[in-house]
This record gives sequence, C-alpha cells and structure tokens, in this order.
Amino acid sequence: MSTVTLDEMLKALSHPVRRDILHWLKQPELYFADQEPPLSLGVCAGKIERKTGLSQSTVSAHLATLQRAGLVHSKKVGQWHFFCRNDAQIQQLLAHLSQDL
Amino acid sequence: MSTVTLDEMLKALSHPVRRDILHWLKQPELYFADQEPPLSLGVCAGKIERKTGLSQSTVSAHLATLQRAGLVHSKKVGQWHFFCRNDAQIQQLLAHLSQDL
DNA sequence: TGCATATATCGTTATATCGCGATATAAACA
DNA sequence: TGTTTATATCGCGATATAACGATATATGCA
Repeated sequence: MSTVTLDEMLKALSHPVRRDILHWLKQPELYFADQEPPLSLGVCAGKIERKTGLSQSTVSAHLATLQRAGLVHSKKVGQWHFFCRNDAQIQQLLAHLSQDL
Repeated sequence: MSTVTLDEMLKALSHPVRRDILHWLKQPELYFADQEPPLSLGVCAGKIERKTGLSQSTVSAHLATLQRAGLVHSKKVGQWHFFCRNDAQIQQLLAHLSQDL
C-alpha cells in the first residue's frame, strides 16, 4: 500500500460523516431497507445523501473523497450511482495499521 | 472509546509526520540510539524534533496533538520531556477499528 | 542572581477542508 | 425535443491546520 494512499485513507477516515457512511454501507439492509433496487448493487448516492442530512454537493464530495481513498467503489446504472464498501482495501488498511502503527 | 477521542485519534494519525513519530517511538533503540538518558524513560522532545527536521515549535505542536489524542504520553524529568507511545490506547483504537470500521 | 537549555505558547501567513447554493452534465422519459 | 431526476463540479465564505520565528516559561548551573 503506497504511502500516498495510506495518507488518503486516514484523511478520509478522519471525518465523522465519512466514517458514518462506511458504517452504513457495512450493513446496508439495516440502514437502507427502503431502497427499491437490490442492495447487492450497492447503495444509491441519493439515499446516502438524505441519511446524512447534508446538501447534495457536500455528500457528493464526501463520496468522492472515499472513492479517491479507495475505501468505496461505485457503479453507474442508468442515472444512479451505487456505492459499495471496498472491503478488500479496508482489510488491507487494518492489516497495515496493525502491523506498522 | 468516545467518538470525540476516536475523531481526535484518526485526525492525529492523518498527518505523516505524526505517524513517523509514532513509528519511531515503537522502536526507540533503533531511531534514538544516541540518547543519553535511558530510553526506558521515553524519547526526549528535542531528539524527535531534530529527527523530523521541522522547527521546534512545529514539532511541539505535533507532540501536543498526539498527546491530546491519547496516542502518546510524556513525563517531565528536570528540563526534559520524555515521550512514549501509549500502546494500550493504540491497541484499543486498532481493536475498535477492526470491529466497527 | 544571571545565563544557558528545553519546551510551550503566541502571532502570522499560507494552505486545506467543509459546507453551501448555483450550475453543468447525463440519463430517462414524455 | 423539452423536462425531470440524479450526480458532479464550480465558486464562495468560514473555519481548521500547518509551518515558522519570536517570545514566554521553567529548570539547571555558575
């Protein structure tokens, strides 16, 4: 894991809203049960936005930060963007921290 | 672990110099072999300062940030301040992240 | 007491981050 | 084609962070 990415990941994690989002995405069936498209696709950006209570542009920026850090990924289906945790990356980060911190 | 402290810890970790300092303090005998007082006391602030190459005031602020986050602690002996990792707190943080992240 | 050393605090400047509303872009649909 | 919906991007003001030099504080020593 490159230092730049480690830096980006820890910076991304240093904001409570972004940690909340990651937490919600861990068990989407618990937090986004009302989503129409199957949660296996991920969670739609608008759902996350409404859950935070912040503005659309702000949440879009948080999601972009998480994505640049490699902590989530998204796929576009039609006009929707579905977000998922990148659990492999998160596990790698945890392993790295356990090892080197 | 309170959310405030979690936030402080992750913010503290989100700066590479502070991560460097924590890393050095993990094996002080490797990085501060030239310190006169026994390393069991901790590492003297001035040693850390010179190792970073940053100004004295900047490093003092970084050490204060780490200390507020509970990631290090210091003891004053005479005119010196010796810093140690707070490994208990760091382990608690890692456990918390493994659990909740 | 006076001076040197170690560290913290202050004041400043530069840069980054957060949050917002406004606007741009892209897809869906009438 | 025009309109709605979903998301990204832009530009801004407010606040936080980082770095520095200067100065304050505290200890040790002559």
